[in-house]
Amino acid sequence: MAQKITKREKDYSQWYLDVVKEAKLAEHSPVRGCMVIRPTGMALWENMQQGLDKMFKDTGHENAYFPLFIPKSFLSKEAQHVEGFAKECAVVTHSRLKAVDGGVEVDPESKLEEELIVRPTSETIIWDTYRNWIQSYRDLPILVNQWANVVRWEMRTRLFLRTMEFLWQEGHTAHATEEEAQEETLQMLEVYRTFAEEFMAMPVTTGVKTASERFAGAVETYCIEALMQDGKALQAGTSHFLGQNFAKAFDVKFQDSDGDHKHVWATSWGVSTRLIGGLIMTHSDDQGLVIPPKLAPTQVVIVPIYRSDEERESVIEYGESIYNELKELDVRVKLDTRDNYKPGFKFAEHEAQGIPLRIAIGPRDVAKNNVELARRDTLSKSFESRDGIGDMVKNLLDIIQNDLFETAKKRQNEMTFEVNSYDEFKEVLEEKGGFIYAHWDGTPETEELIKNETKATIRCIPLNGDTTEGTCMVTGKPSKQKVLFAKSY
RNA sequence: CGGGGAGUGGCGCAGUCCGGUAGCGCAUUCGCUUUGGGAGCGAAGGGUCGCAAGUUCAAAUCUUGUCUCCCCGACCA
Repeated sequence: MAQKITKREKDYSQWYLDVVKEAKLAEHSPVRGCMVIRPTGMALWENMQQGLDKMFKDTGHENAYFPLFIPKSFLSKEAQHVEGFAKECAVVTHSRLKAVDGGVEVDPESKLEEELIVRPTSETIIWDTYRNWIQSYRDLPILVNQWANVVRWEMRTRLFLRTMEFLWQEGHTAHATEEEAQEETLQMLEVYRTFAEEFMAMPVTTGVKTASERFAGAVETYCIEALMQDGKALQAGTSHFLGQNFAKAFDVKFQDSDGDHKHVWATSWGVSTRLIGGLIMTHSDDQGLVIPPKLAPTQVVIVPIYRSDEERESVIEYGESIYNELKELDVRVKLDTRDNYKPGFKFAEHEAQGIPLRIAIGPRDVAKNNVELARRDTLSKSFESRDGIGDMVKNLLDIIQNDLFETAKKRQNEMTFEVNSYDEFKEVLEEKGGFIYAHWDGTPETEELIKNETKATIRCIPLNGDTTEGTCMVTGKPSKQKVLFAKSY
């Protein structure tokens, strides 16, 4: 504490790290590239989990759990998949250590016959299991989700956005028909969009990835892309149509009602703790974190202000009555009675942690039957009557939730551009950043060229975008629609 | 793996060029005063200066070796 947060315009990455640190969300661990999620960060993730989990259940899914370790041979069964993940796997080769002069070393005798891979994602181990679960069309669909941790041996890491180990959810479904699997893929994309926008108040664009950005082993990868305050895009969630690739690789067949044996159709979809990074970079300011009320572990904090013991007693009693009233209405409220910190310190701390609403009460308020209400998002303060505080708070939390989305949406609109030439593209990218819509000829070569020359990538081919035809800004070849470019995290 | 930088109390750093026996801010502990926007004053505790060897009367500082971490690129939810 007692630190000031770096200004956003001064150094965006330092600002981001300051916010994470000051909000006590997470910190670097002694293990390279990994992070420790602190209780405050975990509480936020738990709320996100809860929201997502309910949406999964509402769409017919169930939770299951599969092993952390994957036999090496499993990974090699789907060619694209192995190519995509082989370069970033943690491999377990031995099963024990032995003591050697005060230290320990790996016991060479314990070498495993087949190495185990710490899951980078669970398609392989799950599809190996599904083979046994599926015989008949009556066994389908399988609609399973798993909350888990995965490990990807990344070169460079950043708290929440890219860590070697991260927490996520991965859904893995099996279907009798292609159409049904396609529908599932799009349904889950829509679940993610809804969660991002309605819970996180983070506007996103939905679309399809180009072949080069596609998930290893997928036929089609759909995604939600969000825009951060520094003008860079963040891939916030993906939903993959896997076709029959994994069913063929793991020989998963079912006998259909017509008697034929067929390979099943698959999807997988996931979001991770990266969403927390997205949340921070969407709403937070130079005072610290801003959390939308729906996800905030604490929605309202009451800060009592007093000098003498007599004042303390009456102010806290007043605070407790407000606390109880809000508690009755299921508002997640805290009364900050810590005696060893001054109000100013508490204000700053709660702001850094992003608590949406603060109620400050002192002797003056007790006398006048008032409260001071302060909104975290706008940092505005107002005096209100204590009577009817419950409804007022409930109402205000809804307004804050809504305003956060509107503000973020407006900013995203202001940072979204359409260009018609490559020069214009480079100019906008250089001077403004943000989302840029432009025509592209559909070839990986042109995509690669643009990436190499400008660092911008095609974030997605928008699903509900403008489908006016045109010509590629680089090659002049025909283009079916403008696609979404941006520099990204 | 290529290019840069850094290792000094819990955290962040100064000191290194030009050797003289370790200091600052924050945090911690105690006391008093404070409490409507990150408190003030006084006192206290805490460091084999990454590791190893060498030069020297004397090394955080010079030499050599070695280890680790961070940043920029290739990779990526």
